[in-house]
Amino acid sequence: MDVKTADAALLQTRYRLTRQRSGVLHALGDGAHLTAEAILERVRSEQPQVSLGTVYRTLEILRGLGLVQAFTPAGGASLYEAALDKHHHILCTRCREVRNVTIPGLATIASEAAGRLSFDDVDYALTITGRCPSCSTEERASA
Amino acid sequence: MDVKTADAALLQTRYRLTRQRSGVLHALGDGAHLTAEAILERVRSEQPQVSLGTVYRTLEILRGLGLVQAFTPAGGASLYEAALDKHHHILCTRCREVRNVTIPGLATIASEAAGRLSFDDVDYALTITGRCPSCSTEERASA
DNA sequence: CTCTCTGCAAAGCATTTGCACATTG
DNA sequence: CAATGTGCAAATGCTTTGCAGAGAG
Repeated sequence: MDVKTADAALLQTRYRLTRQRSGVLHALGDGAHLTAEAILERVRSEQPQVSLGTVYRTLEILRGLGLVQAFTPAGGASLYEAALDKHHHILCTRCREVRNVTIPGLATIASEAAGRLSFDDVDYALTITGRCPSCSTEERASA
Repeated sequence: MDVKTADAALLQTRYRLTRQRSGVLHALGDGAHLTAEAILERVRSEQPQVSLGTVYRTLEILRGLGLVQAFTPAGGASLYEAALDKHHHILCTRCREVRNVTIPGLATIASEAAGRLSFDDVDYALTITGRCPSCSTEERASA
């Protein structure tokens, strides 16, 4: 879903399409994983008066509508991204960069596990951690 | 690993085995998933003067030694448990109870995915969310 | 006896919220 | 115009930390 479609999606709801909300959607338009603070910076480059509170309130609404996905790495601020396909995250523990990974077959595994315990209405999130190729290289060089 | 073994493991390190650290290990001895605050309560039933700061400092050390595992559910305080086998978590989004799940085959899937991106030193955590059986029942009853 | 640990309280950081004014539909 | 949204700043909740005295080895 691109930004224009997302703007339109917002209009279909009880929520108003404001300059600020559109700004948040645009900030996430390139697929980046951003903290609320980083989103604020992007939005402020166009609309200098926007507040962090508004960014958080907006992200919460967009998450409820399924337009945004949130992901909280251990020991850090939450990262937000546009909700495109279902995917998972791999986080470098050294540089903290996050990349997306798609894992076919995980849906089946997770719902089987949930089924064994009779859970309903199931969702799941896999986070992989490790050293990314460039951090591995740098580390070996300095060791 | 039981508590006595864990006490011993701590002695093998540069860390001192204090009453407080032993208390935290005991608090986790029954396999519960506890917040730092809940651990403090348990420890205080034996040692009323222990502080929350000490609990956090101790948990961090124990985590570094691999004696404790931490898990942070979306929008809540971190939960700590004794590190036994490798397992994952299923969280009821209504009552917030956490249960353990073991998922054979996940290790393979995760390391394949990480390998495709050339990540080293890989770990992974799967969190499943949903409605537990009793919450499902209650919800249907009240609907 | 030395070095590490602890309690306390203050600070830190991400996130949420109350309120009066501004804006949307 | 009525209802919703916004900026601001204070409040919140979890976690971390500086310091001076206590305790482990």
